[in-house]
Amino acid sequence: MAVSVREVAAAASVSVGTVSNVLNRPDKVAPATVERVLSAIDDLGFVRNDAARQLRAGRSRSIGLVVLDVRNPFFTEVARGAEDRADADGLTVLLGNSDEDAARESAYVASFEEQRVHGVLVSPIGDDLARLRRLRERGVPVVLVDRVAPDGVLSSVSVDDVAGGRLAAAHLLGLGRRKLAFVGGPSGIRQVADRIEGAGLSVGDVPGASLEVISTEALTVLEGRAAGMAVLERAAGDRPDAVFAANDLLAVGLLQALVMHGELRVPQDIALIGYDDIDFAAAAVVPLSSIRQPAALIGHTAVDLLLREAADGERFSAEQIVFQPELIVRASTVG
Amino acid sequence: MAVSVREVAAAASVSVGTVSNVLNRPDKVAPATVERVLSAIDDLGFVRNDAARQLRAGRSRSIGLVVLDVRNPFFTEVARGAEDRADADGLTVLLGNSDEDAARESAYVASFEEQRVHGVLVSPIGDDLARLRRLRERGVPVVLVDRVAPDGVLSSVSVDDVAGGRLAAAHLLGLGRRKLAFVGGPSGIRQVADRIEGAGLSVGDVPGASLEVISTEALTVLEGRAAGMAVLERAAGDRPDAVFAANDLLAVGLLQALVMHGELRVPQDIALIGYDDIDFAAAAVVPLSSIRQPAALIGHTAVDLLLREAADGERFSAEQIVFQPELIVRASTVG
DNA sequence: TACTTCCATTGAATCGTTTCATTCCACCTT
DNA sequence: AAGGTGGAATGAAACGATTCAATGGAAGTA
Repeated sequence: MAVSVREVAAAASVSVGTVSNVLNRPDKVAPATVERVLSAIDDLGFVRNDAARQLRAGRSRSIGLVVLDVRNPFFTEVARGAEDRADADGLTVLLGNSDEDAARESAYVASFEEQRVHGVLVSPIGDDLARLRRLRERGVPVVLVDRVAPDGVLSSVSVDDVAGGRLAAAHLLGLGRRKLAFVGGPSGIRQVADRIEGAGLSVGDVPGASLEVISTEALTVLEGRAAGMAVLERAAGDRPDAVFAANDLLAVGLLQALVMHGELRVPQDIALIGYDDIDFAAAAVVPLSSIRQPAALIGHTAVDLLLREAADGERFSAEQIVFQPELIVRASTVG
Repeated sequence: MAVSVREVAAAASVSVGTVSNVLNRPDKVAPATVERVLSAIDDLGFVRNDAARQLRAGRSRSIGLVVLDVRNPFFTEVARGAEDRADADGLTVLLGNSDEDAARESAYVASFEEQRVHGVLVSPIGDDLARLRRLRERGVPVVLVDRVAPDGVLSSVSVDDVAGGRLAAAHLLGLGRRKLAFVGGPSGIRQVADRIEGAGLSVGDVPGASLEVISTEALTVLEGRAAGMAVLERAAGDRPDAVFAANDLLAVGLLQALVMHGELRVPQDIALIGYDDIDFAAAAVVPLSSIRQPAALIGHTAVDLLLREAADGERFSAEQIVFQPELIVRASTVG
């Protein structure tokens, strides 16, 4: 059914080798021949079979990227940064969405390996990196994204989440708030755990300050709204006076719940700060204070590191790149 | 370097055919043999080569999807819907982002064809569908997403954008507004053109009403902000009293510009309505009225249609599925 | 004219998996 | 004991592009 080089070769009265040369090294072929082959390709509607190319080449021309949540603009931005960088080397980024589910993550990684990608970028869920380590040992470059490897055996590009958590909590404490709540989860996600830890450090520095953890099932707008409703239902004296949300999606959901009901004011009654500083943070009901991460730069750098690892082959050494987060103050904390 | 079935076969003292059977039809192989092969696979760290599988199979197990903008939650949602449906058939969705650039769109479509995908879902930019039609003629199922084919020669799943535009403008007019402005562009994007057309129809029905078009380079938050600043700089009497944004991203940007400056109130001075009803619309500074489109359903239905076309082979007939949009009223129009 | 150079072209071998017609073998029937 | 049955395993062929050593031939040199 489909047209192959063989048929193109026949139609142009040349050998298959020549057709291949026209496709890949046209300068090595006489102009008249190029012309003839090209028009045969056009006439027959020949389309290269990528599977065959890749089989021969031994590698695909892509990089795999697994993110926790494509609906989170932070990750979309990371992906864009990665794409930009990959593009410069003629590579494509395959985007996988784990939806914070370890099984989906594994499935994507496995599929990427079967596709013989140049390497894999992962924002992994749990702390079990054994599988990724084995992948690396099998020769596939792996770079953790938005996350450091605990034992430094894998490369990573991340932002210091402990520092970010500390920054957020210190800001709230600096405003005089004392009853802090952290909203986020599940705590199996390292970013979440680190941000809690950082917040805890800041809170520990201030006598009389407390940090409550309100756990969520996921880092989504919907979960944020639910958490907000839960806070609303409490007795007035029982509510936190400041909330640090694990990411902006949650913060936006919290805002919806808190503000829409009209009973509580942000920031007067409850100050709110998010994380990531996505585009929508500045446009929220109450413009959202947040901790900014250089999303696109993370993606860009991760691909960079990946390609360096791929070039170094066996004798690579894992490298950890850590960016510092930045506090962005808006109306949701400073009315 | 890499381990192949041949080596697994040798290690397990069976033939390559048996290894393949273990992988694909384990019930056809004696349990003891399965065991032996599996452990050989494990020992050697064998990983199937997808390129070889696909070459043999003649097709990939994916569907290509090209969207106008991945950063637009509307398209993310479409993609999710498509993924869900594809998953049910064991297929994967390859996501391409044209960023409203025709060249990037073509590049993705070409790459998808080389990958021998089951079909291609495209939200095309211009009106030149010749290339897609030729693709369809070469036997690759094509379904337009969020867009009808003008001549009905290609299948499509869309929402009636003219109706949506009419709905939005009628709502604004119903509130007593007369100086309407449409913000959006480039008009080469059909959705934009249709929404303008629909708005024009509604405006035409009301004597004394006018519709100005404020053109943008793209449908992004940033462009919306720029358009908002432009409106702010006008003399008070020269400003529209209602704005219909081509999508929610623009509307969010407009809001940022209009409200942050404190001079103009939404909706009192300017009523604002967006399009798509993304999650963030409800959480905006001023909760955003919008025209809702069933994003996930569009993706789901598009894959459905694609698979049907693929099954019907040559004697398929293009089918147009059109959903109706829905007006969602929030504070940005009705204070 | 004989010989070398160099460019264009050739075509068989290769990548790794799947398929399928064939072979093998053990067990059952009569 | 001969023949039959069916489950298990085999291995060569095929998928389609690329590569590379080999070949052909034209132009250039002595």
